[in-house]
Amino acid sequence: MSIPTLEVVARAAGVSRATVSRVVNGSPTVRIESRQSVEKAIAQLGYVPNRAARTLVTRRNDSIGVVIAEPTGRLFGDPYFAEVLRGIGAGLAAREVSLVLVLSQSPDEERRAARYLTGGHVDGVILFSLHGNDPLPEHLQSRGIPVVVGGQPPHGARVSYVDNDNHGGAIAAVNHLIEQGRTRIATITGPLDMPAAVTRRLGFLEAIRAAGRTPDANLEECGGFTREGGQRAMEVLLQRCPDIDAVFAASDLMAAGALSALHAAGRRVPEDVAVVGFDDSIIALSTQPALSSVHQSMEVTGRELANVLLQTIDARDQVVRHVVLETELIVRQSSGGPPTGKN
Amino acid sequence: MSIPTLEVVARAAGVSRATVSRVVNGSPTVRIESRQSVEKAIAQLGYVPNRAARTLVTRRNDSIGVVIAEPTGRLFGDPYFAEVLRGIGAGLAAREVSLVLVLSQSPDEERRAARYLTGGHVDGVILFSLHGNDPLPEHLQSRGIPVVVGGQPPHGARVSYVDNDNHGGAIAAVNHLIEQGRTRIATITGPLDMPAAVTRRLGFLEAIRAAGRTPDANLEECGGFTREGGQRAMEVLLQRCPDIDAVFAASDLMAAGALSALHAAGRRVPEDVAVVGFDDSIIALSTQPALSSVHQSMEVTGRELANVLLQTIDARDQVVRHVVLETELIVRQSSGGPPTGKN
DNA sequence: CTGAAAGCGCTTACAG
DNA sequence: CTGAAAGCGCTTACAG
Repeated sequence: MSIPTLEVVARAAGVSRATVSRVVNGSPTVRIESRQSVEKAIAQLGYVPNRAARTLVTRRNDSIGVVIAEPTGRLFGDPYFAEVLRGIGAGLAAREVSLVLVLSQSPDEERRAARYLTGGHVDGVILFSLHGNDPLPEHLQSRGIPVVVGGQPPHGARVSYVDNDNHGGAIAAVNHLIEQGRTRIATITGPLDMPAAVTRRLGFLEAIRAAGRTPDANLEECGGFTREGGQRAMEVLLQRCPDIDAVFAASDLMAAGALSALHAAGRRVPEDVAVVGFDDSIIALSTQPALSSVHQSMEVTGRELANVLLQTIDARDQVVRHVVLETELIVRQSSGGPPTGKN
Repeated sequence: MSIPTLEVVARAAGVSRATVSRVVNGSPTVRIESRQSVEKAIAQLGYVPNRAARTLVTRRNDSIGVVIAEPTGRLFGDPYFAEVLRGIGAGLAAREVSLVLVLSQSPDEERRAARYLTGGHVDGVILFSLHGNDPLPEHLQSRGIPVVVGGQPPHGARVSYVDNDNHGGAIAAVNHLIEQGRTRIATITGPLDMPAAVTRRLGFLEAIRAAGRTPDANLEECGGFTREGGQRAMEVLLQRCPDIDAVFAASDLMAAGALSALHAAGRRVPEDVAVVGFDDSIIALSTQPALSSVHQSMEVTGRELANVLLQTIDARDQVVRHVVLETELIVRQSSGGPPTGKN
């Protein structure tokens, strides 16, 4: 009743274990009749290869781990992550490799995740949404496990990564607001223990300075990359600087929150306050008015992460690879784009 | 440089492989000196047990799979799932068992998930958010893999499950609206290929009938368990029946969407239209006004799922277990509760 | 308390 | 094209 072994299948098919193994693994050097009798036996007996035994000899797991290091539960609030995962899945599609999501939302889960990943369950790891100086990428790498990081890796870590041009995107967004004649431009930042948040903030400051203006610390507030955080940040900013006429939010979700706050405060968008987000996720099209946003394709990012990881696994080398993907400003109604624009 | 084997550790420590194994597995019958010399060798050599070899002999993986069968990407839009996962994690906390999330969002990923789960990677599986007549639970079970389903399992499937009292919760919600004097009560349903959605709808109809009224098909619209769906459904309902004075939405997310639609249509909540949701998730407290909702603890549900699964794994039996958790109506402002109520 | 030995279920040169 | 045999790295009675 339980799953039979190769041995049993071999006996039923009247061949050796080696031949059954060859059939299971698609070896071309098997006589057609042998193959058929093996296939029949496999079907009859409901044979499924034992992964542990196979892994023990091949040293392959045919699965990769993905950890999204979000301690906050933000993981399930932002469509961003779903897109990345979809992209990773697409990048893996051509190969018989499973994607395993390892949760890491609490210190306890974090330990468990590290144990799982170093425990030889996976052939490689994609790490995402890293905070602060997370030692995990280097820890895994030192154990010989191929690793790729989504976004900028922790400072000083020699790890492969796939990133988006956060700096250029932020500058484009702010330049656009400046060109629209906005003079009091605020920014809602992500958590500043995350490289993407830091880089977008630096782009903001750089663009302000490049326009000959002096950055004003009052025009900056952290929104933690959440909708609620964005709303709260916008409320704070409005209270501190009622004359704000533009906001660059470092994510669409925060921009959506900011729109709620502006609406509640009776400010018209874009007439009184122009708003630009970052991500250009589906959120950007569902806000009222439609949100201008810096486009980055998380699906492509995910696919590249998968590609780079598979490359590293196949090559069995220690080469550090990186890919930086372009970003592009998409102007919609929230910063003065055409009201009916489908874009 | 690569990870050493038991053999190497044994030689370094001057003992046999068996003794090293005993130390690694915490056997009490090891002389203190042997233990120490083994521990020293392990530390020096950076030994980590090979999982595949261990699994091959013990037949344990020390990890369980969780699949959330959401084809839509809804997975990352609803805090509901994060709560369940947190609960499962809590239920596993006492044991050295890893939680592995297996994605199943496209037909391709579904196949891959099934292959992974039947491939002997996990000791048991928790299945969640099943649609229609998904054969996966029975498929896994027939392969001898312990399975627990979150929610009502597919019709006719003899599988363990943990569910919430959807029927009672829906009735309580509708009775409350009736007691508030509402006469035109609509419902926004979830996708009717999901048992939870069906059961909440039936509870709604039953309560309407029990009040001596005749259900009106015009007062029912599907919102697909998403925010956008809830909003759209509310728009449709308002257009069809402008005299609606109450809505029972089968999830908080849909209720939040309905609130947006009501707001946009200029209806006051609760004065013109009373709204009750389902889940009592964090969303219920962040809407304006605060949302009355049927409370169910997804964290507890998750914990119970883990408990039942661990029981089944430990017992190695074929017993079908079920747990049904109570639900409770929480009245807040959206259906006439006190405006400042913290509850 | 400890070691020698068998065995878990596969894959893979090797020889034919 | 195929089989006998070695071996992957562990655990676990068994005997001492």
